[in-house]
Amino acid sequence: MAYDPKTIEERWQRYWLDNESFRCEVDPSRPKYYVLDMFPYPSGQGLHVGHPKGYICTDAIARYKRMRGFNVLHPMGWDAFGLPAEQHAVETGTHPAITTQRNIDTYRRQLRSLGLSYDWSREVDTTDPRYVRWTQWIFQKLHERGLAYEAEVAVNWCSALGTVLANEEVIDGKSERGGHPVVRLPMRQWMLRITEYAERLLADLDLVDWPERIKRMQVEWIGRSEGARVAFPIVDGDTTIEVFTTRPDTLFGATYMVLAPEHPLVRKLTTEAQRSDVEAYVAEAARKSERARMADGEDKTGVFTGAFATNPVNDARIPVWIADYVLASYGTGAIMAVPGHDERDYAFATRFDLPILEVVAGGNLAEAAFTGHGTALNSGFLDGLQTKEAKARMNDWLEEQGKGEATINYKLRDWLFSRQRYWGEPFPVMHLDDGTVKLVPEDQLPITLPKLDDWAPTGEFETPLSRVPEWIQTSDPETGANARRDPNTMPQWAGSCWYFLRFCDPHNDAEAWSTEAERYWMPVDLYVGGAEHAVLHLLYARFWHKVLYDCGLVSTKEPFQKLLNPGMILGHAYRYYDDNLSDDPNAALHAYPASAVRFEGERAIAAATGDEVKARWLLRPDVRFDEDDVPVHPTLEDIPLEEVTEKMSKSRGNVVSPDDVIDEFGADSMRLYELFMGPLEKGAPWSTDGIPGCFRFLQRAHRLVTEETLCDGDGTEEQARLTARTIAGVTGDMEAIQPNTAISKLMVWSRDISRDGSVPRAGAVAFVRMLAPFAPHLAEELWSHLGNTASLTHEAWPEADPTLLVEDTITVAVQVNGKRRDEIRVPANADETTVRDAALATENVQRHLDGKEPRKVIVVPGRLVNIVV
RNA sequence: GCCCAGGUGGCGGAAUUGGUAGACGCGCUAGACUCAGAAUCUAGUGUUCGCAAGGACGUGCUGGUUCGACUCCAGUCCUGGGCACCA
Repeated sequence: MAYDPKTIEERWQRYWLDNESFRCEVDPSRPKYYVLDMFPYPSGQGLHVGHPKGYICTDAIARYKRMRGFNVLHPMGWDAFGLPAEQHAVETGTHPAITTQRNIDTYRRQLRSLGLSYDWSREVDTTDPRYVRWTQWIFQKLHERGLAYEAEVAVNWCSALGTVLANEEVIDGKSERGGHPVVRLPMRQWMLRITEYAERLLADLDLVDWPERIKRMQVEWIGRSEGARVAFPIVDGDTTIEVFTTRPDTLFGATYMVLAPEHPLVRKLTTEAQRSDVEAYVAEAARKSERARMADGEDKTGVFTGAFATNPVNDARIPVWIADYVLASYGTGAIMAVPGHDERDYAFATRFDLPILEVVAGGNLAEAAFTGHGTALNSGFLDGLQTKEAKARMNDWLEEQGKGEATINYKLRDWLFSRQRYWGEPFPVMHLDDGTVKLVPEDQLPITLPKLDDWAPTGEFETPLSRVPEWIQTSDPETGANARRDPNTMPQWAGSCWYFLRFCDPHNDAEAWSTEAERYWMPVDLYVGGAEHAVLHLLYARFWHKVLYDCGLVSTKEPFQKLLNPGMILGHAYRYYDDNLSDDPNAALHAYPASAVRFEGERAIAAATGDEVKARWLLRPDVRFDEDDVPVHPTLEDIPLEEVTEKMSKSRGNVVSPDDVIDEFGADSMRLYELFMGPLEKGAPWSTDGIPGCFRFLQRAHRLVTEETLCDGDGTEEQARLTARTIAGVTGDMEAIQPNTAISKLMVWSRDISRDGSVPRAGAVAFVRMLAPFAPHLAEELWSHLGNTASLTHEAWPEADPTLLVEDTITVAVQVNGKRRDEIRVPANADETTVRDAALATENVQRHLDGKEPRKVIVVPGRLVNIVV
C-alpha cells in the first residue's frame, strides 16, 4: 500500500472528532500545560498559508506535552467582532452575524483539515451573547473601580463612509479608502484608566518570559519619564500655566512658553491684538490630522498669544506662544521652552528670534542646542552643580516654595474604549435623565445588539445604534425611570482581553469562569502569535488581567508566561502602477512601471506627470516573461513589472491557500514543511519547492514501517545507538521549541536505520511516537499498523537508554596551528597523553610539522587536539 | 533621525560554554532500474588549483583579542522591524 495522505488524514480527523481525543478536564493530580494561539479574526478570505505557521508549531508542542504526561489545554476560538463584517453589511445588506458565522465555519474547516489538536468543545466566539455577557460584566467591574469614565475626545469622522476612522486610516486629511474628507469632531466617549496601571505594567514585565524586543516595545510605549511639574503664573492674571519638564535644572534658561493649540487656556490668555492670528492658527491645526502635524517635522510654526508669564525662579517676564510642536496629549499640553538646551525649542527660538540663554556648560549655543549633562551656570542657586544634583536641588526648591514638585510622567494615554460602530459589544450602562450613568443590573446582561434594517450610512454624524430609537430608549428595571442606552460599542480589543480565561471554563453560565478552573489552568504557559500585537493587545490584556487580579478574580499577576512570535510568511507578487485612483472598472487608465514612479511620503506619484497613481499587483501565473526573461504585463505594452515580496493580503493578490497545498500533498506534508522551513520566529517568502522533500520523507517513513519486515527487539548495536541518539536529540529540540532540527534528526533516522539490517521493531515504535507531533495522521496510521488499537495521543514519549548514548570510540580532530589537518579515532576514555601522542603520530601532522618541535599542544577532551609550532 | 533584530553554499537553513563551518532538506551532476519517461534508489555537490595525493581561500566588510573566532571586542556597510516633535 502506497502512502495515501488523503485517506489516512480523513480517517484520523474523523476518529479524533468522534472520540474527542483532545478533550481535557481539570485534574489536580496531573501537571497542566496551557498552550494558546492568538485566536484569529475570521475574515472572508479564509486562512492563507502564513496563518498556520504558529498554529502548527503550538500543535506540535501540545501533542508532545500530552505524550510527556501533561494535561494539556489547547483551545481555539474566534475574535469575531470587527469592521469588515460591518462593511460587508453596508455593501450587501447581509447581517454581520451571518457573514461571521459563515467565515467561522470556513476557518474551523480549514483548521481541522490541518489536523490541529484543539479541544473543540471549548471553542468560544466573542460575538456569542453568552460570551458578550461576561465581557460586559468585566466592563462593569472596571466601572465599579472607577477605571471607566466618559470624556470629550476628538474623533476622525468621515461623513462619506458614515464612520469614525482610526488615525492610521486617515492619510493627509482624507480617508485611506476612497480618499473622502475627514474632520476631527469632539465626541463623548468611554475611556479606560490604563494609566493608573502604568507602573505595574512596566514593573511586572520582569515576571514574564517574553522576547526582549517585545518587552522593550512595551517599555517604550509606556514611556516613563521622571521630571517635575512647574507652575508659571500669568502676568496680570489669576491663572497659572503648569508644565512638565525632565530638566528642572534648566529652569533659569526658560525664555518663553508654548501651549499646544488645543490647550484650554489659549482662548483666555490671547490678547485682543493677537486674537485673529491665534484663532486662524488654532483652526489650521484642528484641520490637520495628528499624523500630518508630525510629518511637518523640522519646520516649526507658531503664533504669539500676547500674554506673558513669570518664570518662578527668577521672576523673568517671558512671552507665551502657541505652536503645534507641543502636543496637547502629553504632559500638561504646555512647555517651558529652554532653547539653549532643547533642539526643538532651539529651532523655534531661532525661527522667531527669541532669546537663547546658556544655563548648562558644555556646548556651543551659536551652533546648536546643548542637550547633554554638564555644570549649571547663570542659574542662581544651582550654579556649579552637575546636572543630576541640579535637578534634585531644583525639585527640592520647587516643593519648598510650593511652585512645583518632582513627578513621573508617562507617554501611555488612557485607552479610548468606544467605537461609533454596530458590530461590537454594547455598553452595559444606562444614561439617566439627570445626566448620571448607572450600570445595568447584572441579571439583565447581556445587552444584545438590536436588529438593523438599513445599513447604509446616512452621512449624519451619528452612530449606527443611535438610529434605533426603540433600542436606545429604555427604562431602569429597578426604578422604572427613563433611561437611554449608550449608542457606542466596545472596540475589537475587548473580547480578546479575557478569552484565555473563558477557555478555562467556557460553558459556565453562572460565572465568567470558576475559581477552580482558573487556579488550575492559569497562567498560559506558552502564548504564540504575531508581533504586530506586541503592544496593543498584549498591553490591554495585561491591564484587564491586573484589574481582575485586584478584584480577586484571577490568581496570577500576569496572564502569559512565555511568549513567542512566529515570523511572517510572505507572498510573491509583481507590481506596476496606474492612475485609476477610484478603482473604476471602466476607466481609460494609464499604466506606469515602478521606474516611472516616485514617492512623496506614502503617496505614489508618476514622475512624468506629477499625478498620483495607485499600485497594482499580479500573481506569477498571470505574468508574461519577455525574451530577456523580464516579467512584463500580460496585455499592457511595455510595462515591465517589479518583483516584490510582501505580507500576504487580498489587495496584493499574493495569497496562497493551505487548501491547495493539502489537496496536493496532504496536511502532514504541509505541517512538516512549515516546521522544517526554519525557526518559528523567522519569516520567509512562501515557496512550495521544499514540500516534495517532506512528502518523500513521509513516504519513506510509511514504507519503512509497513513494507519492510520488522525484526523484533532493538536491532544491531548501531541501530540501537541511532534510535537512542535520535530520541535524545528530538527530545532536546522539542524542549527548546526547535521543531526544524527535530525533524532533521527523524530524517536521519529513517535514512540510516536499515543500513545494517532490517528495521527493528523497538526503533520503529519509538520513531512513530516521535513522528506524532509533526505528522500526526501518518503517525496514528503507522501506530495502528504496529498492532495498537488506541490513538497514540496519550502514549508515552520514548526515553533514550543513556548507556547507548555513550560512545566507546570517538573521533578527535587534529589541528596544526589552528588548521584541521587530520582526525584520529581514540577510545572515549583515553587520557590526554594518549590522545596527544596519537595525534602527533599521524602522517599528516608529521608532514606539517616538517621536523619542527611543537611549541605547545592543546588537548580539548573529546573534541580536538591543536598543535602549535 | 533614534532604537532593536539579522547578514553563513545556487536556495531554505544547521553548528551546547570560543573547539572538525555548511547537519537536514531543496536544487544540480552522475549512475542503477526502465524500450523510454515518471517515480524510486545509490553516489557526489562551498569556491578554487591539481590526474591524484594534497593545498589555498571561505560565515557582509575592515581591524583586534586568542593556540583556535560564524561565535567575543571596536568600527563600518546592507536588509528587515519598531518608534518618530513625548519636553
